[in-house]
Amino acid sequence: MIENYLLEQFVAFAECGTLLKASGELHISQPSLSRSMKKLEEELGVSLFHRENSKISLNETGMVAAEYARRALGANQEMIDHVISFDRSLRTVFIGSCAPLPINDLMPTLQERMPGKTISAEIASDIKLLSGLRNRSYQLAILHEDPGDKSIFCQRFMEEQLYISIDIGHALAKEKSVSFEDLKDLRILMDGNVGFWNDVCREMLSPDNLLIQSSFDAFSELVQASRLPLFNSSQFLARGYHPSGRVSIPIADNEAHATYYLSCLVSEQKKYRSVFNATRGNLITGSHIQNNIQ
Amino acid sequence: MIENYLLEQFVAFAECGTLLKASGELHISQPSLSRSMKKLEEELGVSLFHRENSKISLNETGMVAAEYARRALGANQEMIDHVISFDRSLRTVFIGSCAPLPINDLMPTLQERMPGKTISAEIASDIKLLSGLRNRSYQLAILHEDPGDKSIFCQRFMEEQLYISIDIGHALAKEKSVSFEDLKDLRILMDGNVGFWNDVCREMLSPDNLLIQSSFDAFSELVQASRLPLFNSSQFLARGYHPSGRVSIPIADNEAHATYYLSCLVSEQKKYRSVFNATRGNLITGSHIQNNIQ
DNA sequence: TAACATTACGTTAGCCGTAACGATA
DNA sequence: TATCGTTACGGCTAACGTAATGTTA
Repeated sequence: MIENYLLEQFVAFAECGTLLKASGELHISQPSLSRSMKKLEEELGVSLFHRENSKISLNETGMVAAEYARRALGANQEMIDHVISFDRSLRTVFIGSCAPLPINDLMPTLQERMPGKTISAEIASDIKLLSGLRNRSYQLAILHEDPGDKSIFCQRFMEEQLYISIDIGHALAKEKSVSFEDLKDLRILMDGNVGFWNDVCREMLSPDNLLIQSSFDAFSELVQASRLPLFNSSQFLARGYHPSGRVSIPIADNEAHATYYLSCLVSEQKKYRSVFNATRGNLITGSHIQNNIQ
Repeated sequence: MIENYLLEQFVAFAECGTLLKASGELHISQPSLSRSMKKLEEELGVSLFHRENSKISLNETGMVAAEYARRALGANQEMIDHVISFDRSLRTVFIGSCAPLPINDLMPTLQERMPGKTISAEIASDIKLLSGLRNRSYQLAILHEDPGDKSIFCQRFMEEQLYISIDIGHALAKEKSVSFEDLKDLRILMDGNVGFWNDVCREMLSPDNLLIQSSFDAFSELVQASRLPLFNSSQFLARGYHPSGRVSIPIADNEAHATYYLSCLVSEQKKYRSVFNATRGNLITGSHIQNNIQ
């Protein structure tokens, strides 16, 4: 058994070419490195260097040894990385969602029902959500349709209706509802981080209709500073988000309505039963929103 | 970077189940092992064990870690093995031969022409000789036919004629030469370690004809203690080996004559030029042997 | 009480840095 | 003289063993 500090020093020398440079990289003295290299040769019972007065270089065996040493160090590092990441995965619930809103809604419940666990959430595409569930890089996922996969347990837990908030003075402002078709001539502000809603709007409208903002801050500022229309939703309205000087009108198309499903692998269902139970009674439809015009 | 002595101790524990047993295996004290395991956890920043009063076992992360630790140690051992064997291969000329006699003949030349190198010789089958040349586990090989492979250089360097040494009183003893056919009713002593000659005789005669001795000592003793016929060769006869009370008669079949070729990869030919040159002038046909009956 | 793990403490092996020396360009 | 490697010496870290303590079956 040869200790890794020797291999590390050896590989550093192999890459630097001189003991002096390598000792600098390693933050040790040259004599120390010189001794280590001697020790390595002694432990292997093999000559690794070609030495002549104040010159040292790898011999043929040394080059072979350097390659194997790199591999051995690689295996060591791999162990460290995998063990740490495995340990972390045991203490963490990874959750992926097709949209940000249901995550905000779910977070407090998760924190409460999964004590001692870190909750790690991210927005991802439908494809990534499903494959992530299957390969266990997500323990939970929020989907906007039931994939109809027997190995995946799905429970409806939230509804969301897309609205458009439009200037009071605009012709459409008087309508009870609109369709995407009605919006063809508008330029509409949209937060770029709303998951699948971005895809829906890109599909139902043309790129020219959408003023997509990559940050929520930029989005908010433009809402304040302009009278441009913006996408809104029943959930935001229910939470009292009424952008000033606009009326919020639901979009009638089916595509503008989402049902969110909380899902996990059937095999892990019981681990998260408490979460599913807590969300079941809590279903928020977000219908019947009043327009609070400010 | 985690030092291998920690991994070694960790794996020992994983295999023994208790610190006490593992410390015994490792020839260290329990407290030392206990400390090491704590240190390993600390360096990884991860809990590896399930501890309760005077009981310790791997937790889930620990089992994963043990598997990775085994791999890391494996990579280390692999490095040691490969480096040592590579170094050895640089100082050694490995030679394979289809028969023992040409090796004996070649050995002094090799020792002289390859100064500082260890010569390692073995008898092997034709198939193994060729594949060994190609994959460089043999640098030189002695074949009894030219394989006609462009990548292999071949030089004729020795002839050998198979003889039978038979009791003076036997009917065949008066013949100038015999054939395998003539030997069908004999039981003939044969050294079992004469490479391809064993195959030749097994093919030309039946198993019942051959009294094959696995050791040369046993063979010699039976030659002395009996008047049984035995296989002999021009090379042995040339060296003065005349078994008592027998006449040696050449076997006329083509199969009873061998031409030996010294070979190496064409790409390595110049390394061994000196050997090829030394053997070229030295060709021994071994013909015209006189029968010295004692 | 036997088996096992942990804690406490003193010892020592071995790794490191500084200093001095040797060789080359 | 500047650069680079090796040898010599002394210091200090840290791994080790012994002894003592604590817990369970």
